[in-house]
Amino acid sequence: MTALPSGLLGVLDATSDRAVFRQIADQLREAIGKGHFAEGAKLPSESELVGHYGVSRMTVRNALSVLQGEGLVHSEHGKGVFVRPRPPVRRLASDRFARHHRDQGKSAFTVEAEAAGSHSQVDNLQVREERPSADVSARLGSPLRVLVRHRRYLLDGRPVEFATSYLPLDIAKGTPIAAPNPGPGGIYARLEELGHRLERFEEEVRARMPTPPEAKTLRLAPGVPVIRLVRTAYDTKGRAVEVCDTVMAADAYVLAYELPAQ
Amino acid sequence: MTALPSGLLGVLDATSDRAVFRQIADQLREAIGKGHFAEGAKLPSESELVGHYGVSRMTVRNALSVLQGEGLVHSEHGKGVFVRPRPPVRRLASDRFARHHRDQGKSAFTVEAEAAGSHSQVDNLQVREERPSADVSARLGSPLRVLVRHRRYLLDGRPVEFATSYLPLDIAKGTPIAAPNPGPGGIYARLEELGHRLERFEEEVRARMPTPPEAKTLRLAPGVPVIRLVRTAYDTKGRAVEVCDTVMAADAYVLAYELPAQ
DNA sequence: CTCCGCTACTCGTCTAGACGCCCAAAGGAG
DNA sequence: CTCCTTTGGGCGTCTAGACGAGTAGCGGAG
Repeated sequence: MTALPSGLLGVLDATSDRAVFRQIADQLREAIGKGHFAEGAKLPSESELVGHYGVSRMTVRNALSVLQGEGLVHSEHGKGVFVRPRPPVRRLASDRFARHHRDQGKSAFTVEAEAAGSHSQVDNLQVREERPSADVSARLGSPLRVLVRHRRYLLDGRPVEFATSYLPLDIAKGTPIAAPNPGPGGIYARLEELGHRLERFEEEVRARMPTPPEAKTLRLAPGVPVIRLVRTAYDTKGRAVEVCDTVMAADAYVLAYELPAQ
Repeated sequence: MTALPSGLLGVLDATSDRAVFRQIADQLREAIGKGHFAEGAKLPSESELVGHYGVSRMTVRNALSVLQGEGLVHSEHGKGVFVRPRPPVRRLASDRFARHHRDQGKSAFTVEAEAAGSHSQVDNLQVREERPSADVSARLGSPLRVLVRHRRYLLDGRPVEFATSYLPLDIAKGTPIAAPNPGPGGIYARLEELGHRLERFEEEVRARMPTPPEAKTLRLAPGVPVIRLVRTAYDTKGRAVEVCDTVMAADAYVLAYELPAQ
């Protein structure tokens, strides 16, 4: 319970209607915003804040939990509370599935990662067959059964997204698509080899807080939402040949799209 | 502190490593997921949960705050804790700025809302001139000054997004674009009348937790992220003529994009 | 010098209680 | 019957303390 280094933090306004823990959170937020605590820097410990403000520890913890919920800070057991660093973001361009990106040896994720000088990894790969959910079924034109491909992507050791692909079984069964590693260019290259020349993709983007299993899979800090991206691929005959349901750590991505004005 | 209506909630596992408040949160989450508490339904009161589980009130509140952070429930002072209803989502199609949508009397937002049978409103309109930020300046080709248009959109009385547009002053000054109401078709229609025929848009999509002012402006419940959409409009000469920075309530939107496979 | 254990500090969890304000319903005054 | 007050239940805030567990550094044993 040492004294605070300096006058970075002010005093409480006893006459204010604003709850004490909110005032403390406000002051910390402002100090972080002003750069008094840099990214990754350690905030004063709970004891120090208790001493500085003359409040009980639960009040301080309440203030810190507000900032945690905003995604501004994260705590590490036994070490302290730190300003959450902004991780490098991966920019997903809308032409990332263009054919010329595919005519190479590797998957889109790997190519992009290596171009950015990052190390990429894919794990937790599962391939199975099942009956589609109502939503997937509707998007794929009501196939009886679908091939399901599930995998998780890591960038420099950090999990950043996981994705589940669904393909009608009559298209995918007995092809390399049903293999754990579908080969160079990924399943879109295989689909084209199988005569399903791709014409367009539809993508739906949502954002929400992660479920506990999602937070665990992506090792998400509190206060980090996920982006859910559902992509449907259509071939030149207008048939939906794949649905890909992706959950991404929102702090790791920015999605870029290009729209014609028509 | 009456008894709980039935066996919807189980008992605690004293041998588990999992913290008591997490176990309580788990049980409530599961009960909600199973539909035992419908959307909008009231959860057992804190007192009831204290009585049911035999723990202190802070532990129960801790459990409820977990669910609140996940966006599953929200509390109302003096009334109770309720399962957060999923509001109707507005689907933004990628052709929403197509010219044929614009050749009407109203703004895109209004047209869409009325088509869906909703009541739309625009408020908090501000128009001013200022020096652009570094980011806006880079996107717009380093104009000295920009026209700034700021407004908030409401759907059936609920604020769902607010947006700030930036236009180079040499384009917008002295035109209807600088007026509070730019007229039918919005500023894109005015830009085209001024000879800036629009060719394409670039959109960048991010998601994060709201800042406190954003949460206030959009009246966001805890646990609801925002989608930030930055759109740049280019004319046929390749010049960036507008940047629009939008913050949307993530629970009110799904963004739809169509990508050609090329 | 190296390794290990102690210790101080950190956050995590939980208790038991207090007071305040908000809300809704019951009940009395008019 | 209407209106207002009362009252109980609900969440919001805060206190003071306890114990547990992870971390890191110091210092002594070997």
